Amino acid sequence: MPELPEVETTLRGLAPYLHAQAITAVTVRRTDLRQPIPANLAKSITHQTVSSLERRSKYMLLHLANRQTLLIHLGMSGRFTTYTTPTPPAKHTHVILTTPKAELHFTDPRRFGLCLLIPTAKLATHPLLKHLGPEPLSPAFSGKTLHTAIHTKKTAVKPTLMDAKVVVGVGNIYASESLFRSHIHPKTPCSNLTLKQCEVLAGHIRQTLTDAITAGGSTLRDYRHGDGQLGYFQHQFNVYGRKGESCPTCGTPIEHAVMAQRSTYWCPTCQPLKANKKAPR
DNA sequence: ACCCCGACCTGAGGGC
DNA sequence: TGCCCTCAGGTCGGGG
Repeated sequence: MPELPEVETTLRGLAPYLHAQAITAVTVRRTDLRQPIPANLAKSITHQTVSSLERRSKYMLLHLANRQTLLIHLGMSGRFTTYTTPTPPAKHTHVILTTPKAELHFTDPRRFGLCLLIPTAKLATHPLLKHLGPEPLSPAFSGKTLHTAIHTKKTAVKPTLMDAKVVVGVGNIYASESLFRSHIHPKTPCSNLTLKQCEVLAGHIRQTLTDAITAGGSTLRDYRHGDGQLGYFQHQFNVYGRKGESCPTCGTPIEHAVMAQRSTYWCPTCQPLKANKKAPR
């Protein structure tokens, strides 16, 4: 469900209920997520104060006053729902954090998500985080860094954009959308992309993610914000999920293929696949 | 060292 | 109504 904009939107929605708040109670209803929820979680974080909240890649990091960090990943189907009055858990609600302001229910039907506790000082070297590439919205990511990271690769650009070592936070939807805006065919070999194209692409990745955050993320299936509000960016999809529909730019039917086992969409007119590598210069 | 693929899960939706 | 199949926004570890 969530790519970077949805995680960012979720975290911003949680902040008013968590920042500088004490966790007064913790309920763990089921521990077998992608990795087990630690058995001592409730004991370790109850009565702790959330000193700050941070997003790294698609991980939400709740830094606690006791120098531990609660790391949460929403996987494919995870979400947080905020209630200001006590509310019975839903079927797949695995963790409930209670603060003086609200109950925060972490729900994840497919259980691809994570809820771990890590010493804050060890975050940078944690196996889940240490190999992550640059944040797409930070100055560490640019056309130049993108070109450097991928120009020797012969693989197709689309699945490469979803490689967290290249850039984090770009999932299946926004990979297709960014390539459409950049007029780059998803099957273009990375080694065929010029520095100029990488600059255009990096700019559109940044802009697409920023636009999605502004729109409150995308609402697919049952994703919604903690307060129940819907995101609206899905109405701005140009190609994702629109196989056979008209390209909003030129009217050509949108094409679809599975690449690296993920659905991929593009406009064959706006995103022509160039057979030959451009002459280096 | 790289890349691809299956696996991890449940639920929704379409076809029959 | 209901069964069965396919598909879904992420990530990791193993095998080629």
